Amino acid sequence: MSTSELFRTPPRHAPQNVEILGPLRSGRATSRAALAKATGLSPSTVASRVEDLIAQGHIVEVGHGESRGGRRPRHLEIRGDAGLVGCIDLGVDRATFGLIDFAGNLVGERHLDLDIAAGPHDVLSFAVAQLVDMVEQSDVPSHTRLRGISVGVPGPVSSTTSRIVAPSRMPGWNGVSVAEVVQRDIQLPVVVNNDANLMAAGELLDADEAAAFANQVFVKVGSGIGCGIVSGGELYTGSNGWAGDISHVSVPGAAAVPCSCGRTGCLDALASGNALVREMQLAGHDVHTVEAMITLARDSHPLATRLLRNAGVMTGGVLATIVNFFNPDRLVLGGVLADSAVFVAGVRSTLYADCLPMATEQLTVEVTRHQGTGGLRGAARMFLDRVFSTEGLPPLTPAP
Amino acid sequence: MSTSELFRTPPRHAPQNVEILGPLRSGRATSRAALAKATGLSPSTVASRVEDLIAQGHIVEVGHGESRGGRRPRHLEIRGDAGLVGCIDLGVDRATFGLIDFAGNLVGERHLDLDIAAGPHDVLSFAVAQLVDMVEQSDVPSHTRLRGISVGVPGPVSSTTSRIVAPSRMPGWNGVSVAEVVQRDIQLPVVVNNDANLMAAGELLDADEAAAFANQVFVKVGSGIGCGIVSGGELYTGSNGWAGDISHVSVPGAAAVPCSCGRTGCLDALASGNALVREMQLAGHDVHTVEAMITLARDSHPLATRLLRNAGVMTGGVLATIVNFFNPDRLVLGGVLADSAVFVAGVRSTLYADCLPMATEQLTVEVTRHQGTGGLRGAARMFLDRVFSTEGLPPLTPAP
DNA sequence: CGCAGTTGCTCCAGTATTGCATAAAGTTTA
DNA sequence: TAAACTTTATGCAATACTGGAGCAACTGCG
Repeated sequence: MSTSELFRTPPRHAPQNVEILGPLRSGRATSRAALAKATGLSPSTVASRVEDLIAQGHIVEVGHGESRGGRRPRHLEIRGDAGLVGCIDLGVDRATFGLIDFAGNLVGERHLDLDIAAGPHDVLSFAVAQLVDMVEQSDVPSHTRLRGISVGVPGPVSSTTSRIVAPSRMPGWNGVSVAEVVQRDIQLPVVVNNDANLMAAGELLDADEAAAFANQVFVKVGSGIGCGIVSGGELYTGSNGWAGDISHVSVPGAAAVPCSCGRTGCLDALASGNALVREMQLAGHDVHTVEAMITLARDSHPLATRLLRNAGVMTGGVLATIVNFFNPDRLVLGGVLADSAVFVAGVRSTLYADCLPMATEQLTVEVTRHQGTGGLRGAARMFLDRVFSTEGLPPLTPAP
Repeated sequence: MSTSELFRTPPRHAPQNVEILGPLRSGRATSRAALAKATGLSPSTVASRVEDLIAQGHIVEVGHGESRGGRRPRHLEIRGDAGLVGCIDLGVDRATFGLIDFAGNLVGERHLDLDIAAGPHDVLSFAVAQLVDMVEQSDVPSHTRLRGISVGVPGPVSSTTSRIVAPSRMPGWNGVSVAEVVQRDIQLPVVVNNDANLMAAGELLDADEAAAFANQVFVKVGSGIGCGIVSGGELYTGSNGWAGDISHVSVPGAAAVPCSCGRTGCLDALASGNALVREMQLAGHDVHTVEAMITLARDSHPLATRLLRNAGVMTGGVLATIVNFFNPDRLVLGGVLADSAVFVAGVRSTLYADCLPMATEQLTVEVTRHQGTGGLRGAARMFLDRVFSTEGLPPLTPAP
């Protein structure tokens, strides 16, 4: 069964309710007037759409906001109990599961170890079982059901077929349609995206009005290296879906470490968490995770510190090219290595050294504020945006 | 006087006539039905807008097209005699001038030597005088007047202020508003863009329907190196306007040649036309232009060939990172060096060697089809798109 | 307290767009 | 040659959006 069958095909020019619900969900707007400003729609249009959404039971009016010198705004909220999105953020050796309600609240969260090499069927069956269990264990109202599943995977996802293509870290997953596999276990709409793309989308959620239309590059450095691009406030995935691949850029002047792609000296083979841990092991240190290594560096372990800093420098060097080319106004660092101050300092110093001054003048370089849950939040956003891009879900019962 | 004063400020939600005129001007559509397909608008909407545009005198119906198994399409054309755009493509030591009518036809063209270091006032006064002279000399109908001026410059143009910022090849132009300077000589609307961006826009003009929404990277390698980005069929200029700057990317393993930006080993300092000519001179060859060097390489001159090939390899190496990151479906090479088969081969070989196979699988790498006039055509497009983004110009006299 | 000023929301006439039904004008097939 | 089909264009009722007028509700000032 294809994914699209579980999504309603909407009328061509129906109101794009995501325009209203998006700012509401992210808290970027909480009243009709604020929505009009945030969306650029006229106050009349906003009023009319809000009225419809209230009638359908998606939005409720809850009291008033503060006056800013005039009439107080009537506070609007998405009804969280309208449904749940099951979010799965798959890593290579671990996974994060989350339940996010239609208002965007994370109402449940689990972090578990998991070997992605066990293959699509085992991994996804386990994941779905986790989500179902989480719904049963949760204390959401009984009518708040799971309405769909959003999956992030550590590999390239084709934008045309939604299949995973040539994933270097996911043996056995090449050509797999995650939606098809999941839908053998549970009959729900499924969306799939690359994990770095989801984190990039998640990063936009609590951005203010201006940043919501920003050009942004999100770099995830964990066991591997990934990158999500936001152009004009929307996720940019390129012509085929694998835009943002910076793993296999050659690092100038680096050692010829062999890479999974068949070449040597790729950024991923030199600066990823996996690469660093292996370097530590080669030097005789009994380290098995990046986290352990970062802890060592915090305690000023010389080799760990040097490796992390160097990884930051190499990553920053690649990002300098990207920043010159893409001219973003925001660069966000995520993934485990973003927790390492040494790594981040390495990125920053190289970036400012190698970029044109004009390119970095307006650029902010930050560490993500949602370590751990950014991917889940982005996953929910992608699902909900798709579902509500029109009136994809049936009208709900009116608010109590 | 600011540019905007010479552009009409349009009503907020008027029909975007550029949607109709764009495909018509580029020849991507020539009938109502084709326009509906190209724009995604409904047939009724297209019919209504076309009717308006005919009434305003912008479009004429001229006979019929070929039947494709049904009723023959009624052929639509833009009235070329509605006006002229004066296009100026400034280079460092030469300039190209063009007159392009509102139908997109190049009705006049001049190539002249010119030293950009003479400064904004002298250069632009000369340029405007050329355009005025070209109009007088041309045999367009007397009512076909110059309606605006579109300028391309070999340096970064701020997207917020339209001023030239920190141009390394344009001494005396820093902070200059080209529109202001031009408007001292002639009272017409003026738009300014970076030259590589204009060439990228020009490359889209005769693209087919699919390619018109493509993600495309245009690389201009002439005396300097520039790059224009097209995302989803629209010019992408980044947050500040200088997206696409690849001149100052460090080339791995290259000589530490000093660059105008203050660093060493930049692509521009190694692979640009200027750099190559200087290398030839250092080796004792009496060569003063890139063109001469390309001619030598065609005759198998060893050093010229080696330098050109090497420049291609270095450029291709940088572009590999860009292609992995941006995942375009089209990469177009322009500028003088694109005339050199050796250079192009160098780019291609490195690109296919250094990119991920998935990134190049669907990628086409081409040489521009409009050497010389691509910038002019792009300049006209940018001007006309802006003017007709609504009914910016007054209704014309009805067609004769 | 009254009144001006501000902010939030609603009502309404006018315009833009759409889907569908229909007509127009061809080609192909039997 | 008639019937069936294709493609192109138009007419019309329904829907969506907008700007602006006007109402509602609140603040602050004299």
